[in-house]
Amino acid sequence: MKTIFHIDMDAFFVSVEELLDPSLKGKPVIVGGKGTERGVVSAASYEARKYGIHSAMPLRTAHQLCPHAIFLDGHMHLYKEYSDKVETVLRSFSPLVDMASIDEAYMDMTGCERLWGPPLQAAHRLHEAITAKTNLNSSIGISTSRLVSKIASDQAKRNGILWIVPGTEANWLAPLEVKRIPGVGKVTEKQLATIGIKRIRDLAQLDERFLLDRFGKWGLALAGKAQGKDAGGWFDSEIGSNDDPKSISHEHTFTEDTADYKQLRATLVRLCEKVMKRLRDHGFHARTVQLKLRFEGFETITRAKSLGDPTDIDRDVIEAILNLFDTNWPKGRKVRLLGVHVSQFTDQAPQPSLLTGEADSKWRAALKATDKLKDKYGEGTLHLGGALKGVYKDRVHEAAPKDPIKKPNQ
DNA sequence: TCTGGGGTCCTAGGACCC
DNA sequence: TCTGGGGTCCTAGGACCC
Repeated sequence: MKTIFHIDMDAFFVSVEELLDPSLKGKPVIVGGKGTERGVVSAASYEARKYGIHSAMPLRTAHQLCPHAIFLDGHMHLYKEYSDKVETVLRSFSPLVDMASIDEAYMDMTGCERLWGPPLQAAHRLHEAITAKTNLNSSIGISTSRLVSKIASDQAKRNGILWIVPGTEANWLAPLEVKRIPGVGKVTEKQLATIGIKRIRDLAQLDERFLLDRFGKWGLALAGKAQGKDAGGWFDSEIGSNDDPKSISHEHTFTEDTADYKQLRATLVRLCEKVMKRLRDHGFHARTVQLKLRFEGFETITRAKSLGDPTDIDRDVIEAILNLFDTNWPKGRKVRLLGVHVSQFTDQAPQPSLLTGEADSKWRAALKATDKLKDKYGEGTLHLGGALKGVYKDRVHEAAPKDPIKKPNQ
């Protein structure tokens, strides 16, 4: 039998902002951007939540609900620093730690009794250690599975600890709403509601066969979850096993929708560079490149291309992305968002080709140098502009429409 | 009042192969 | 001149999480 902790930081982004500026305490604070901007709420203080504001809500909606709220852009690098601090504390208690996101983690505390005492005592010590090192509040759920611990930490808020004694999991889950189960969102909740399933108890009473027929593989996992088991998918993986990313992406939503061909292409190049820098930091090569296009009105398409050989060179991905863009962008149509996504990673380079081998090594040398500078002086200040021009000049001219911006009177 | 950015996993159809 | 069955890869889309 395992002992699993789920640690969840309380109102994480907002709490870090309060450390920076204590005068924010007790006020409605929203991190995500200004109340007049495009975007959504990343985090809301408990005071702001009283107005019905929650994360993922459009900023403008939040502004309507609470015009006097304090809207902040946020400091992502700082949140990451605090997240690292928390991780360090966790690792001093057990080596088996999974950071599930910037503000939550799973820990396998099985067999740690001799060191830290029984589960509840260990959790109290951990909780105190986190507070001591970060001055931040957190909540901890304890049980024999990731799933139950996660739900428990949610119920433990704020700044609390909740232990679900082994053997009582199903009973404890029974009265809770099905949407408490991670993975059950709006759609599944509605589907379940139509067949009269509202609480986890209802779900637990269903026949596995029925769930399998109705919801496929996911239905079967759901049946297990209703009993408090880490059935299927990510929850089933061992804590501390492998946290290599399976995809890397960057996207950008324009302040105003645009059909400016040059601006769109320049944005794609920039996104590719950011993606590839991170890919190289991992020492990976990617085989599949995906473009995301969101048009005015929010209609969204994705178009992917698998390369012959995996690559870690900007040039290859930029070329593939610009190609996808040229063949999928209806000239003149306004674009809201562009995204670049790479996946299908391998950690070793393909055999250098006779044709491109020399050019590749030159690129690699150049990228190594710019990566170093980016590490030192930060992203965004530096691009292989000159080199890019040389390589893409012809293509840009050949592919550029004669009149990239359509004007009504022309 | 329109709807960010970074991810994961699953499904489903078609290509292609044996 | 009608049409199998299994396996894998590729692509597009969607649900969901923080």
